[in-house]
Amino acid sequence: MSVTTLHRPAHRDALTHLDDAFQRGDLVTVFGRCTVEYDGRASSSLGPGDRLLLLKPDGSALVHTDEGRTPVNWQPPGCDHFASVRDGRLRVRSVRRSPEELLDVRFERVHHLAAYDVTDPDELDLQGSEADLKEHILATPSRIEPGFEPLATERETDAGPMDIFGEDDAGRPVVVELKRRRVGPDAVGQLRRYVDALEREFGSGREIRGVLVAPSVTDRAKSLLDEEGLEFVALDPTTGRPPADATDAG
Amino acid sequence: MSVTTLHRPAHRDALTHLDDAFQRGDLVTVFGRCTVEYDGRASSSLGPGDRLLLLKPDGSALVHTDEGRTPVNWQPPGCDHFASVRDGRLRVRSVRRSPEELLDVRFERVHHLAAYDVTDPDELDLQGSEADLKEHILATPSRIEPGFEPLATERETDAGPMDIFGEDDAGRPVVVELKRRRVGPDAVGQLRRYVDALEREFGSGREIRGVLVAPSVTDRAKSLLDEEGLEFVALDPTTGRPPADATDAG
DNA sequence: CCCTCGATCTCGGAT
DNA sequence: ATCCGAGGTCGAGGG
Repeated sequence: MSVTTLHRPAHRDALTHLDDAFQRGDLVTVFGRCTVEYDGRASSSLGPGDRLLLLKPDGSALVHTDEGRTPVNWQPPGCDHFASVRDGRLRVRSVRRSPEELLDVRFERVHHLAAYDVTDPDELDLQGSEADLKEHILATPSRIEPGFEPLATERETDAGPMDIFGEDDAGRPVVVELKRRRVGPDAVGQLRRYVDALEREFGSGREIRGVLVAPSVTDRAKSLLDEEGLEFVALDPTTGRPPADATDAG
Repeated sequence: MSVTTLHRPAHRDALTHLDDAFQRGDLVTVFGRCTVEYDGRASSSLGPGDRLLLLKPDGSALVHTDEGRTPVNWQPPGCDHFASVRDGRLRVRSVRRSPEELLDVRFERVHHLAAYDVTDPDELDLQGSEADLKEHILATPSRIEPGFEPLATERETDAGPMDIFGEDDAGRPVVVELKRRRVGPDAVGQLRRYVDALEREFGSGREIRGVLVAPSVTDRAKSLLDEEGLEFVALDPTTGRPPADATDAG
């Protein structure tokens, strides 16, 4: 049976059902009036209300309200779920070690409980990531500029690995930092750290170029690039070509 | 009735139930064997498998598998959900404008459908945020250093608003950047941008101090701070005091 | 484990 | 609408 449910169960019956579902490795949903306490990296408290609790066999827990993509409370994968009945309430605790974190959901009333036998053989295939943009550039390096030659990807520096390291038609070293979407000041700082690291590594005489590649750039980020002597090239992550609205400066 | 459900419904019945639930403003879950297509900021494809679809009355949609805190596919709040039956399959589309995004879930088989009447009056009360750390410091500025005097919070600069602006016992301007958790290189770049902006603003003669406040720092971030002539103070966001394991350098 | 960074990040606040 | 930064971010990949 791929789905089993209980409507308005007594807490004892909900507990039995829940423990059986955990045993089977089902994904469980519990809907009811509850309070939620969290303590760990931060701590939070949520008064009584109707919410949907999802408990996954991988140890994740999600508390969803009627609003928001983000759960109001949660526990990441790897936790242990424990159900019990205390003070006439169904209580679900989800415990994490390292960092020590506890999620405690207490149901004053369970409206509905469902256990789903989930089997998902397929892996998500996603297009338009930064990795795709990198592939486009390696396939057609001239999109950066004529004569640009990639020499390495993920090349290590004291500031961490660069997205692409290469050289221009004059043989000057070039650091390329890729972003799949419009960039702000943080991306400029990241590029700057790589360029600084290479300047230390190559010695003070050598000029290192830094190129930020993204579909577009904010005004503040553009100013920062200019101040730092860094460059910008507008490319779309899905096509690897300049975006439709791209001027030279993006 | 706060919960209505259908077990292994015919697609037509599922559709009717779904439309009624949308009308009522219920939170809906659909569990079944489905494929998922997404196209928007990126695009993705997911072959047949059993998944749980959550549709919220605020327009969010979440596709959850048996693993992960993060949904395998989703749509943020503000979307419009449309259900239909095409080619003998239940199809749920969730559409967003600006950016234009589409989530398309096609059920070959619906194992279970539930509609929940969610009412949640309570707001989450969270402790241990960066805002709490700020309050601690404003209450006891000497935690930064003896003689430190806060003058403003969120004070504007060309690089955006600083967390805390103040001066030390010698009257030197101090930029304080707060983080609730262990900091890496990005936070150093952020602090640096504020210090640079103030140096331009105050003129070249004036020395501006920059202090990063967090429970701890990574090695690389510490090196960057040292190179830039910036400082670090170890404080815990929940207590406002030095963490138990804090040495001077954190 | 920790570090670093990408993400359809999400979310909120300010302009 | 865009910009900017916080987040219990999550998650992956590498050391």
